[in-house]
Amino acid sequence: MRNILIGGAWPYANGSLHLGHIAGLLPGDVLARYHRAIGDNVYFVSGSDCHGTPVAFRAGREKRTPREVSDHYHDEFAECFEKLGFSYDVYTKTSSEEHKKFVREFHRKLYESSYVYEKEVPQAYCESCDIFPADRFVLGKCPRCGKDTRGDQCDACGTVLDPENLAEPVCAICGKPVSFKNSRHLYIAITKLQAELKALVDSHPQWRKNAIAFTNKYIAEGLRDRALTRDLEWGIKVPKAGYENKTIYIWAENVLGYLSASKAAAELRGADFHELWGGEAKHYYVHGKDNIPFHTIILPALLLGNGENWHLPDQIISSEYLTLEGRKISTSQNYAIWVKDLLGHYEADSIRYFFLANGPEKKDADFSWREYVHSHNGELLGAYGNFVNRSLAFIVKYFDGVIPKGTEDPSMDDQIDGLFVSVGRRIENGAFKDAISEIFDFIRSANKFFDTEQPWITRTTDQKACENTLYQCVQIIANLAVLLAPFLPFSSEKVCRWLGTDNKWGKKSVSAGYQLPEVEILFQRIDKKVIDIETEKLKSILFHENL
RNA sequence: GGCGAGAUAGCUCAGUUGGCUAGAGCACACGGUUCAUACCCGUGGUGUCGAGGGUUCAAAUCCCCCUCUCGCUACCA
Repeated sequence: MRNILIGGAWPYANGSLHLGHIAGLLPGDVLARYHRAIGDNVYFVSGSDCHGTPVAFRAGREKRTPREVSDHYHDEFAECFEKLGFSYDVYTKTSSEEHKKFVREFHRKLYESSYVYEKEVPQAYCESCDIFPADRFVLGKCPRCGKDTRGDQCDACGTVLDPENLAEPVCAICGKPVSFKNSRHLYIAITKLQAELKALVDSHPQWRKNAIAFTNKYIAEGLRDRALTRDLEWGIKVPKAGYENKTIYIWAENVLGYLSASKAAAELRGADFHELWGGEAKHYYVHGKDNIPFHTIILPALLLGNGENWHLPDQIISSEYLTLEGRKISTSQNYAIWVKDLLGHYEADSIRYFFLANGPEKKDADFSWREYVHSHNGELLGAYGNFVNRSLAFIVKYFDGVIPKGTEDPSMDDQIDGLFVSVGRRIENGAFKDAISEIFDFIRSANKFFDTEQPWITRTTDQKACENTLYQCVQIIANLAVLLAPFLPFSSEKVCRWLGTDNKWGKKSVSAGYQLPEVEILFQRIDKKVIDIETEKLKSILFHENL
């Protein structure tokens, strides 16, 4: 029994979850459910990322407090995750007291190391707001093309900017001119850790290809030291004298949520948190590709800098991006499908199936309503749901719901044993698409088996053969439910309940004579009309945006 | 601009170190079947493998060059 940490990325509490988030995070839940099923000691943790400039800025604009804004989204995230079946052991938030306390202690120790130093840097300062606005909250004219721009990068010409170089720099919040003052910050000397970080990538060829490529790219360009602190009020106070008005930079604290949350999870079950973060454990990190450097460089740098021999990432499951009907998702233009809107109308397993079978594992993937409805009706329902239903309904109809006698075909037995090994290996390697498609190949062969055996004919011509066919189909279903449980927990739970089996990973059998309870249909068909209706909704968003 | 990733059937994607006639699922068409949710089974491809050039007995795969898309470029998270 191994200790397994699965760290799902912490969504930023500044806007609702959309399908892109789900596509990137779902693999974490599959891993968690699979590892629990094989008997591992799983810590699947995540939380809402609550601090930082954008939350503070939104709060100011909406005349609410940053806590109100972030708590609102946190509650919404937690509800969405729960409805989608995310089996987090702990889902917390960075604004929780436990997290803040943990981070302060961690940082205090980090500051004592040789990897942290102080430096003064010029910073935009707005006198009327009495804040140091972040670069992107300074507006002005681009020194290169002369157009209006933010202080970090010019959208018009693409130049990367420093706010000091802008002509007529003003504060984005109040619109008044900003001045520039020196501000003292703590920096982490990532440059000193270059060799360790390079060794980390090189020793993990199993990371997703994009994670290796991005990390190597950053290292090849030359790592740069990063500020650990920010001139911002909303965040975790810096545990150092002279930094009373500053907070910890959000990427220097949110990734520590994996530690603080797993510590909370360990305490809940009376386990030793240090065993999870010692040498023997296996740590997975699951996120979108935009998060790669924070998990392969920043997090390891913090862990190494702090000392204590913290366990470094073993597996990086970094997804590519999801597009929507062939276009980029844009939250600012409301061109997105929000999870909270989807959950009332579509089954969680159906959404999970689509993204696990068609997700952006190795390259960007597209969500279209046409594909979604076809995948649900044709594959999930047509192949799997129907196989379950036709078999069980047959037994209810002709055997009064009692599993008939039969013997298992040895080759079928081998095939199922092989699936447990192969699907398990694929899940551990992060090949979720391959895993689920292998299971569905087996489902198609099971449907074929049913057709070839023709139990509806043998029922009257060869009772024994008929019984044998149905017996075997029930065994297949019982095993499918276990194989699919990490992917489709809701339907698997139903099937396990009907057949009286558990979901521990490995061969199941249902005895002849077992009486089925009342059985219902596993998945509801989606009316094809929704393709046009939902597509129109998206088109109208684009239409209004373009006016 | 620099760097990175990608481009294969109508759609979503597989194609390991070059190697039989380039595959799967879905969609579509036809046929079969009736236990099942108009379901399942069978059959069906005319794909310039993004364009062009090169290496090779042989290229989706290796090299060069171009085009397009997406991403990163460290104060967006």
